[in-house]
Amino acid sequence: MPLSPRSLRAFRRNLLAWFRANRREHPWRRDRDHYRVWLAEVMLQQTRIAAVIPYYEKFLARFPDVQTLADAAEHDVLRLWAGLGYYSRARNLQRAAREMVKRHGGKFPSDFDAALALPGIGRYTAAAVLSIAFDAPHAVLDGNVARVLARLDAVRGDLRAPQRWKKLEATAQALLAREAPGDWNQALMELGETICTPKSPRCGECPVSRWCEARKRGLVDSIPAPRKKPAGVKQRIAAAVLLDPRGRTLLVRDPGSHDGVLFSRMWQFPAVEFAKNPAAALADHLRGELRFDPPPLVELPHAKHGVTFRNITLVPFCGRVAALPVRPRSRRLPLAEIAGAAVSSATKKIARAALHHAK
DNA sequence: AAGGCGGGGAT
DNA sequence: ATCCCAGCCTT
Repeated sequence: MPLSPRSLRAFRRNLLAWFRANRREHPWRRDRDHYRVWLAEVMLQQTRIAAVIPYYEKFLARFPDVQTLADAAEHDVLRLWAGLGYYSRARNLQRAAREMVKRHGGKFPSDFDAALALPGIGRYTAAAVLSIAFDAPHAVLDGNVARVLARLDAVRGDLRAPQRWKKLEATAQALLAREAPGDWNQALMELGETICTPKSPRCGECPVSRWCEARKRGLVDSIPAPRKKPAGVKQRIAAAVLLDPRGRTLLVRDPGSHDGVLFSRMWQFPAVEFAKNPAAALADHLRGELRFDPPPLVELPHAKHGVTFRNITLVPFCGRVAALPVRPRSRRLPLAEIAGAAVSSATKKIARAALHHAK
Protein backbone atom coordinates (compact mmCIF):
# COMPACT_ATOMS: atom_id res chain seq x y z
CA MET A 1 0.00 0.00 0.00
CA PRO A 2 2.28 2.79 -1.21
CA LEU A 3 0.55 5.67 0.50
CA SER A 4 1.42 9.30 0.10
CA PRO A 5 2.23 10.97 3.40
CA ARG A 6 -1.04 12.84 3.29
CA SER A 7 -3.07 9.74 2.55
CA LEU A 8 -1.25 7.88 5.30
CA ARG A 9 -2.22 10.56 7.77
CA ALA A 10 -5.86 10.31 6.75
CA PHE A 11 -5.75 6.54 6.99
CA ARG A 12 -4.44 6.72 10.53
CA ARG A 13 -6.88 9.42 11.50
CA ASN A 14 -9.87 7.43 10.24
CA LEU A 15 -8.92 4.23 11.98
CA LEU A 16 -8.00 5.88 15.27
CA ALA A 17 -11.22 7.87 15.28
CA TRP A 18 -13.20 4.71 14.59
CA PHE A 19 -11.44 2.91 17.42
CA ARG A 20 -11.92 5.67 19.92
CA ALA A 21 -15.61 5.79 19.11
CA ASN A 22 -16.17 2.04 19.13
CA ARG A 23 -13.60 0.80 21.62
CA ARG A 24 -15.04 -1.98 23.72
CA GLU A 25 -14.50 -2.18 27.42
CA HIS A 26 -12.48 -5.21 28.50
CA PRO A 27 -11.33 -6.01 32.03
CA TRP A 28 -7.72 -5.40 31.00
CA ARG A 29 -8.56 -2.01 29.59
CA ARG A 30 -9.40 -0.49 32.95
CA ASP A 31 -5.85 0.82 33.14
CA ARG A 32 -2.51 0.35 31.46
CA ASP A 33 -0.63 -1.36 34.25
CA HIS A 34 2.22 -3.41 32.79
CA TYR A 35 1.37 -6.51 34.81
CA ARG A 36 -2.28 -6.56 33.85
CA VAL A 37 -1.56 -5.82 30.21
CA TRP A 38 1.03 -8.59 30.12
CA LEU A 39 -1.27 -11.11 31.81
CA ALA A 40 -4.07 -10.33 29.37
CA GLU A 41 -1.82 -10.58 26.34
CA VAL A 42 -0.50 -13.98 27.37
CA MET A 43 -3.98 -15.29 28.05
CA LEU A 44 -5.12 -13.95 24.69
CA GLN A 45 -2.46 -15.85 22.76
CA GLN A 46 -4.48 -18.02 20.37
CA THR A 47 -7.47 -17.61 22.66
CA ARG A 48 -10.64 -15.64 22.13
CA ILE A 49 -11.59 -12.68 24.26
CA ALA A 50 -14.79 -14.26 25.56
CA ALA A 51 -12.89 -17.33 26.72
CA VAL A 52 -10.25 -15.26 28.49
CA ILE A 53 -12.43 -12.88 30.52
CA PRO A 54 -13.47 -15.18 33.39
CA TYR A 55 -9.97 -16.62 33.67
CA TYR A 56 -8.43 -13.16 33.70
CA GLU A 57 -10.67 -11.98 36.52
CA LYS A 58 -10.07 -15.01 38.70
CA PHE A 59 -6.34 -15.07 38.03
CA LEU A 60 -5.92 -11.40 38.78
CA ALA A 61 -7.84 -11.67 42.02
CA ARG A 62 -5.59 -14.48 43.18
CA PHE A 63 -2.32 -13.08 41.75
CA PRO A 64 -2.74 -9.30 41.74
CA ASP A 65 0.87 -8.38 40.97
CA VAL A 66 4.20 -9.66 39.73
CA GLN A 67 5.53 -10.37 43.20
CA THR A 68 2.54 -12.47 44.23
CA LEU A 69 2.79 -14.48 41.04
CA ALA A 70 6.52 -14.97 41.48
CA ASP A 71 6.03 -16.20 45.04
CA ALA A 72 3.23 -18.64 44.18
CA ALA A 73 3.51 -22.38 43.81
CA GLU A 74 3.42 -23.48 40.19
CA HIS A 75 0.63 -25.86 41.01
CA ASP A 76 -1.61 -23.01 42.14
CA VAL A 77 -0.89 -21.08 38.98
CA LEU A 78 -1.82 -24.08 36.87
CA ARG A 79 -4.97 -24.62 38.87
CA LEU A 80 -6.30 -21.20 37.89
CA TRP A 81 -5.20 -21.80 34.31
CA ALA A 82 -6.87 -25.20 34.06
CA GLY A 83 -9.30 -25.24 31.13
CA LEU A 84 -7.76 -22.34 29.25
CA GLY A 85 -5.31 -24.54 27.35
CA TYR A 86 -1.70 -24.18 26.23
CA TYR A 87 -0.46 -24.77 29.72
CA SER A 88 3.14 -23.90 28.99
CA ARG A 89 1.87 -20.33 28.92
CA ALA A 90 1.12 -20.54 32.64
CA ARG A 91 4.49 -22.06 33.46
CA ASN A 92 6.30 -19.49 31.36
CA LEU A 93 4.25 -16.68 32.85
CA GLN A 94 5.45 -17.56 36.29
CA ARG A 95 9.04 -18.11 35.21
CA ALA A 96 8.94 -14.68 33.62
CA ALA A 97 7.50 -13.15 36.80
CA ARG A 98 10.43 -14.56 38.74
CA GLU A 99 12.83 -13.14 36.14
CA MET A 100 11.20 -9.74 36.47
CA VAL A 101 11.58 -9.79 40.23
CA LYS A 102 15.16 -10.92 40.01
CA ARG A 103 16.44 -8.80 37.14
CA HIS A 104 13.97 -6.07 36.26
CA GLY A 105 12.90 -4.60 39.58
CA GLY A 106 9.61 -6.50 39.55
CA LYS A 107 8.41 -4.83 36.36
CA PHE A 108 7.87 -5.82 32.78
CA PRO A 109 11.08 -4.65 31.07
CA SER A 110 10.63 -1.59 28.91
CA ASP A 111 13.32 -2.70 26.47
CA PHE A 112 12.07 -4.79 23.55
CA ASP A 113 14.94 -7.27 23.49
CA ALA A 114 14.87 -7.70 27.25
CA ALA A 115 11.16 -8.45 26.98
CA LEU A 116 11.76 -10.89 24.13
CA ALA A 117 14.25 -12.76 26.28
CA LEU A 118 11.58 -13.63 28.83
CA PRO A 119 9.93 -17.04 28.58
CA GLY A 120 6.60 -16.96 26.79
CA ILE A 121 7.22 -13.53 25.28
CA GLY A 122 7.51 -13.50 21.50
CA ARG A 123 7.51 -10.62 19.06
CA TYR A 124 3.77 -10.12 19.27
CA THR A 125 3.51 -10.03 23.05
CA ALA A 126 6.59 -7.86 23.51
CA ALA A 127 5.23 -5.29 21.06
CA ALA A 128 1.74 -5.42 22.55
CA VAL A 129 2.81 -4.86 26.15
CA LEU A 130 5.38 -2.19 25.33
CA SER A 131 3.02 -0.24 23.11
CA ILE A 132 -0.05 -0.48 25.33
CA ALA A 133 1.59 -0.11 28.74
CA PHE A 134 4.52 2.16 27.86
CA ASP A 135 3.55 3.89 24.59
CA ALA A 136 6.64 2.42 22.97
CA PRO A 137 6.60 2.50 19.15
CA HIS A 138 6.36 -1.22 18.35
CA ALA A 139 3.75 -2.51 15.90
CA VAL A 140 2.04 -5.79 16.66
CA LEU A 141 1.31 -8.48 14.14
CA ASP A 142 -1.23 -11.11 15.12
CA GLY A 143 -3.79 -13.05 13.15
CA ASN A 144 -6.23 -10.14 13.03
CA VAL A 145 -3.70 -7.53 11.97
CA ALA A 146 -2.22 -9.88 9.38
CA ARG A 147 -5.62 -10.37 7.79
CA VAL A 148 -6.34 -6.64 7.74
CA LEU A 149 -2.96 -5.75 6.24
CA ALA A 150 -3.16 -8.56 3.71
CA ARG A 151 -6.49 -7.27 2.47
CA LEU A 152 -5.33 -3.67 2.40
CA ASP A 153 -2.38 -4.72 0.22
CA ALA A 154 -4.05 -7.67 -1.57
CA VAL A 155 -1.37 -10.05 -0.32
CA ARG A 156 -1.63 -13.55 -1.79
CA GLY A 157 -0.51 -16.80 -0.23
CA ASP A 158 -0.33 -18.23 3.25
CA LEU A 159 0.14 -15.32 5.66
CA ARG A 160 1.80 -17.56 8.26
CA ALA A 161 4.64 -18.49 5.92
CA PRO A 162 7.69 -17.05 7.70
CA GLN A 163 8.82 -14.92 4.76
CA ARG A 164 5.42 -13.38 4.25
CA TRP A 165 4.90 -12.86 7.97
CA LYS A 166 8.17 -10.91 8.11
CA LYS A 167 7.02 -8.62 5.33
CA LEU A 168 3.72 -8.07 7.08
CA GLU A 169 5.61 -7.13 10.23
CA ALA A 170 7.49 -4.53 8.24
CA THR A 171 4.23 -3.21 6.79
CA ALA A 172 2.72 -3.00 10.26
CA GLN A 173 5.72 -1.11 11.56
CA ALA A 174 5.57 1.36 8.66
CA LEU A 175 1.90 2.07 9.28
CA LEU A 176 2.21 2.48 13.05
CA ALA A 177 0.85 5.76 14.32
CA ARG A 178 3.79 6.61 16.52
CA GLU A 179 1.93 9.23 18.52
CA ALA A 180 -0.47 6.57 19.83
CA PRO A 181 1.11 3.11 19.43
CA GLY A 182 -1.11 1.36 21.96
CA ASP A 183 -4.36 2.67 20.55
CA TRP A 184 -3.14 2.06 17.03
CA ASN A 185 -2.28 -1.55 17.63
CA GLN A 186 -5.53 -2.20 19.41
CA ALA A 187 -7.44 -0.40 16.67
CA LEU A 188 -6.05 -2.69 13.98
CA MET A 189 -6.77 -5.78 16.05
CA GLU A 190 -10.27 -4.68 16.87
CA LEU A 191 -10.95 -3.82 13.25
CA GLY A 192 -9.92 -7.33 12.27
CA GLU A 193 -12.04 -8.84 14.95
CA THR A 194 -15.25 -6.91 14.44
CA ILE A 195 -15.26 -5.61 10.85
CA CYS A 196 -12.54 -7.21 8.75
CA THR A 197 -13.53 -10.73 9.82
CA PRO A 198 -12.32 -13.92 8.14
CA LYS A 199 -15.71 -14.62 6.61
CA SER A 200 -18.24 -12.05 5.39
CA PRO A 201 -16.32 -8.92 6.36
CA ARG A 202 -18.50 -5.88 6.86
CA CYS A 203 -16.76 -3.61 4.40
CA GLY A 204 -19.67 -1.20 4.42
CA GLU A 205 -18.84 -0.29 8.00
CA CYS A 206 -15.08 -0.22 7.56
CA PRO A 207 -13.46 3.13 8.31
CA VAL A 208 -10.56 2.42 5.95
CA SER A 209 -12.27 0.61 3.08
CA ARG A 210 -11.25 3.30 0.62
CA TRP A 211 -7.64 2.20 1.10
CA CYS A 212 -8.40 -1.49 0.66
CA GLU A 213 -6.84 -3.08 -2.40
CA ALA A 214 -8.64 -6.40 -1.91
CA ARG A 215 -11.98 -4.63 -1.94
CA LYS A 216 -11.03 -2.66 -5.02
CA ARG A 217 -10.14 -5.86 -6.87
CA GLY A 218 -12.97 -7.99 -5.51
CA LEU A 219 -10.57 -10.27 -3.65
CA VAL A 220 -11.95 -9.84 -0.16
CA ASP A 221 -13.27 -13.39 -0.02
CA SER A 222 -10.06 -14.97 -1.29
CA ILE A 223 -7.70 -13.13 1.04
CA PRO A 224 -6.21 -14.41 3.19
CA ALA A 225 -5.54 -17.65 1.34
CA PRO A 226 -6.69 -20.73 3.27
CA ARG A 227 -4.07 -21.98 5.66
CA LYS A 228 -2.46 -25.31 5.03
CA LYS A 229 -4.13 -27.54 7.53
CA PRO A 230 -2.50 -30.64 8.97
CA ALA A 231 -4.67 -33.65 8.38
CA GLY A 232 -7.00 -34.24 11.29
CA VAL A 233 -6.19 -37.33 13.30
CA LYS A 234 -8.86 -39.39 14.96
CA GLN A 235 -7.89 -40.93 18.25
CA ARG A 236 -9.70 -43.17 20.64
CA ILE A 237 -8.48 -43.15 24.20
CA ALA A 238 -9.55 -45.29 27.11
CA ALA A 239 -9.07 -43.82 30.58
CA ALA A 240 -9.31 -45.45 33.97
CA VAL A 241 -11.01 -43.88 36.94
CA LEU A 242 -10.03 -46.04 39.88
CA LEU A 243 -11.97 -45.39 43.07
CA ASP A 244 -10.95 -46.42 46.55
CA PRO A 245 -13.43 -46.79 49.44
CA ARG A 246 -12.88 -43.16 50.43
CA GLY A 247 -13.81 -41.87 47.00
CA ARG A 248 -10.27 -41.06 46.03
CA THR A 249 -8.92 -41.64 42.54
CA LEU A 250 -5.51 -41.96 40.94
CA LEU A 251 -3.89 -39.39 38.68
CA VAL A 252 -0.57 -39.79 36.90
CA ARG A 253 1.87 -37.55 35.12
CA ASP A 254 4.29 -38.29 32.27
CA PRO A 255 2.72 -41.67 31.60
CA GLY A 256 5.64 -43.84 30.62
CA SER A 257 6.94 -44.09 27.11
CA HIS A 258 3.60 -43.26 25.53
CA ASP A 259 4.11 -39.75 24.32
CA GLY A 260 1.54 -38.19 26.59
CA VAL A 261 -1.70 -39.81 25.62
CA LEU A 262 -3.69 -36.81 26.71
CA PHE A 263 -1.56 -34.02 28.11
CA SER A 264 1.84 -35.21 29.09
CA ARG A 265 2.66 -32.51 31.56
CA MET A 266 -0.63 -32.27 33.42
CA TRP A 267 -2.07 -34.62 36.00
CA GLN A 268 -4.47 -37.00 34.30
CA PHE A 269 -6.15 -40.37 34.56
CA PRO A 270 -4.14 -43.39 33.46
CA ALA A 271 -5.04 -43.69 29.80
CA VAL A 272 -4.07 -45.46 26.62
CA GLU A 273 -4.88 -45.17 22.95
CA PHE A 274 -6.69 -48.21 21.61
CA ALA A 275 -7.67 -49.64 18.26
CA LYS A 276 -10.31 -52.27 18.97
CA ASN A 277 -10.86 -53.33 22.53
CA PRO A 278 -10.63 -50.44 24.96
CA ALA A 279 -11.15 -52.52 28.09
CA ALA A 280 -8.38 -54.94 27.18
CA ALA A 281 -6.00 -52.18 26.11
CA LEU A 282 -6.61 -50.31 29.32
CA ALA A 283 -6.14 -53.38 31.50
CA ASP A 284 -2.85 -54.11 29.73
CA HIS A 285 -1.79 -50.55 30.23
CA LEU A 286 -2.52 -50.60 33.94
CA ARG A 287 -0.61 -53.84 34.36
CA GLY A 288 2.32 -52.59 32.33
CA GLU A 289 2.68 -48.99 33.47
CA LEU A 290 1.35 -49.18 37.00
CA ARG A 291 2.15 -52.81 37.82
CA PHE A 292 -1.45 -52.95 38.90
CA ASP A 293 -3.94 -55.72 38.35
CA PRO A 294 -7.12 -53.86 37.46
CA PRO A 295 -10.52 -54.62 39.01
CA PRO A 296 -13.57 -55.21 36.80
CA LEU A 297 -14.01 -52.02 34.80
CA VAL A 298 -17.36 -50.52 33.86
CA GLU A 299 -17.50 -48.63 30.60
CA LEU A 300 -19.05 -45.17 30.91
CA PRO A 301 -20.64 -42.96 28.24
CA HIS A 302 -18.12 -41.65 25.73
CA ALA A 303 -17.09 -38.03 25.49
CA LYS A 304 -15.71 -36.02 22.58
CA HIS A 305 -12.67 -33.88 22.97
CA GLY A 306 -11.13 -31.83 20.21
CA VAL A 307 -7.59 -30.60 20.65
CA THR A 308 -5.53 -28.89 17.97
CA PHE A 309 -5.52 -31.32 15.07
CA ARG A 310 -6.65 -34.33 17.10
CA ASN A 311 -10.21 -35.47 17.35
CA ILE A 312 -10.42 -37.61 20.42
CA THR A 313 -13.12 -39.98 21.54
CA LEU A 314 -12.75 -40.52 25.26
CA VAL A 315 -13.89 -43.86 26.62
CA PRO A 316 -13.92 -43.64 30.41
CA PHE A 317 -13.92 -46.70 32.62
CA CYS A 318 -14.63 -46.85 36.30
CA GLY A 319 -13.46 -49.51 38.75
CA ARG A 320 -13.55 -49.81 42.52
CA VAL A 321 -10.42 -50.95 44.32
CA ALA A 322 -9.57 -51.68 47.93
CA ALA A 323 -6.44 -49.57 47.67
CA LEU A 324 -5.01 -47.38 44.94
CA PRO A 325 -1.61 -48.36 43.59
CA VAL A 326 1.30 -46.32 44.85
CA ARG A 327 3.63 -45.38 42.03
CA PRO A 328 6.13 -42.65 41.21
CA ARG A 329 4.66 -39.61 39.46
CA SER A 330 1.18 -40.37 40.72
CA ARG A 331 -1.15 -38.78 43.22
CA ARG A 332 -4.43 -39.59 44.88
CA LEU A 333 -7.23 -37.08 44.94
CA PRO A 334 -10.92 -37.23 45.85
CA LEU A 335 -12.83 -37.59 42.61
CA ALA A 336 -15.09 -34.75 43.64
CA GLU A 337 -12.10 -32.38 43.79
CA ILE A 338 -10.99 -32.92 40.20
CA ALA A 339 -13.37 -30.22 39.03
CA GLY A 340 -11.23 -27.65 40.83
CA ALA A 341 -7.84 -29.21 40.23
CA ALA A 342 -4.95 -28.35 37.93
CA VAL A 343 -6.05 -30.71 35.17
CA SER A 344 -7.09 -30.30 31.58
CA SER A 345 -10.67 -30.08 30.37
CA ALA A 346 -10.47 -33.62 29.01
CA THR A 347 -9.62 -34.90 32.46
CA LYS A 348 -12.51 -32.94 33.92
CA LYS A 349 -14.89 -34.45 31.36
CA ILE A 350 -13.82 -37.93 32.41
CA ALA A 351 -14.15 -37.05 36.07
CA ARG A 352 -17.64 -35.72 35.49
CA ALA A 353 -18.71 -38.95 33.81
CA ALA A 354 -17.26 -41.02 36.64
CA LEU A 355 -18.83 -38.86 39.32
CA HIS A 356 -22.20 -39.20 37.66
CA HIS A 357 -21.75 -42.96 37.49
CA ALA A 358 -20.55 -43.34 41.09
CA LYS A 359 -23.56 -41.59 42.55
C1' DA B 1 10.37 -24.60 7.71
C1' DA B 2 7.56 -27.63 10.31
C1' DG B 3 5.36 -29.60 14.21
C1' DG B 4 3.47 -29.55 18.98
C1' DC B 5 0.58 -27.47 22.17
C1' DG B 6 -6.07 -26.68 24.31
C1' DG B 7 -10.14 -25.45 23.94
C1' DG B 8 -14.22 -23.56 22.36
C1' DG B 9 -17.21 -20.17 19.72
C1' DA B 10 -18.69 -18.82 15.27
C1' DT B 11 -20.20 -20.18 10.78
C1' DA C 1 -17.96 -30.38 10.35
C1' DT C 2 -14.58 -26.62 9.67
C1' DC C 3 -12.05 -22.65 10.89
C1' DC C 4 -9.10 -20.17 13.66
C1' DC C 5 -8.34 -17.37 17.40
C1' DA C 6 -4.46 -10.47 20.73
C1' DG C 7 1.39 -17.13 19.47
C1' DC C 8 5.46 -19.37 21.42
C1' DC C 9 8.95 -22.79 21.53
C1' DT C 10 11.71 -26.63 19.87
C1' DT C 11 13.72 -29.21 16.31
